[in-house]
Amino acid sequence: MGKQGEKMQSEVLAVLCRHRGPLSAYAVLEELRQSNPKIAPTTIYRALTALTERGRVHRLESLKAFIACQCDRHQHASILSICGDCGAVEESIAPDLLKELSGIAGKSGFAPMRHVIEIHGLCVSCGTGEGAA
Amino acid sequence: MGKQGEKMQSEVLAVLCRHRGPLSAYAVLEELRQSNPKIAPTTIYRALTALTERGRVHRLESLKAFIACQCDRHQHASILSICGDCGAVEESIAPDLLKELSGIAGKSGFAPMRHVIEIHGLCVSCGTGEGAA
DNA sequence: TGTGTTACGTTATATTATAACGTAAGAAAG
DNA sequence: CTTTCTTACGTTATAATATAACGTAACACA
Repeated sequence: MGKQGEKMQSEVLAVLCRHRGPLSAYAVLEELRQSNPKIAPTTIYRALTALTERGRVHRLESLKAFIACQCDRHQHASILSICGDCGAVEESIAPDLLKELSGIAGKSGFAPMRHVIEIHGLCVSCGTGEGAA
Repeated sequence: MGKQGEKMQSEVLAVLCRHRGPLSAYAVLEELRQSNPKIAPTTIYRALTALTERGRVHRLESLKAFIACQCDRHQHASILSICGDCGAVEESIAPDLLKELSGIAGKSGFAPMRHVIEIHGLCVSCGTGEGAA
């Protein structure tokens, strides 16, 4: 590490970590603009792309949002459970299941490279009949 | 069936079926505008939403695109394999795997309602070293 | 200190998606 | 058949998300 681009990436990551939930790229932008008003979307997207490639951040495709990786040192293919009520996101890992999934997709010769697995539903707090949040 | 909204939905579905691959909402719009220049994005999105709810169309979240459901009479939770080279999308169903997935997400009390499973990789034609386009 | 690479700043624009509101078409009841 | 209700549509406008292009500055490495 210590390469170029570290600074912006760590600032973006810090913002995502402070909020414990998903943020849109523009929400991150807003926040960083408070200390540096000149930042442009491009810069944020660059940092987010790099962080995503490094596995430090996940992109929630179905929400158009980003969240800091909740697992230590996890590189690929997490399962993201998204509460439709309070917005909480929980991350799970299941290597066996990923293998199965790859097997199913691969049965016709398909070679999997990246998995997007997002589950929308209700978290335990919201599902029991109480509005949490 | 036979309810209101059928016509627009069937036109949109027809477009998606003609192309065998994913199309953006605006691509569908372009195409339908050739016969009816006055159509607006709103209309297309309305139809796409309805079709998606009815399970006739899948939204590829990670591509911001839509594709006609390839299975007969399939309502929910397909596995979509997306070739990053030629763009082909193949649909699989694996109820067992979905149950497992729900189980994993649900281990902390999460109640799954909708699954988004998209696998990016290379299809058999593109993976063997030949550009199949 | 020179040289190459990489991310950044900046500007502009493309792409995707929704809000709001009046209207017209179709369904259901009388 | 006509009234009434619902629902999707047309229309306008705009919001939200994302990328292109290009010059520059910072850093790495020799």
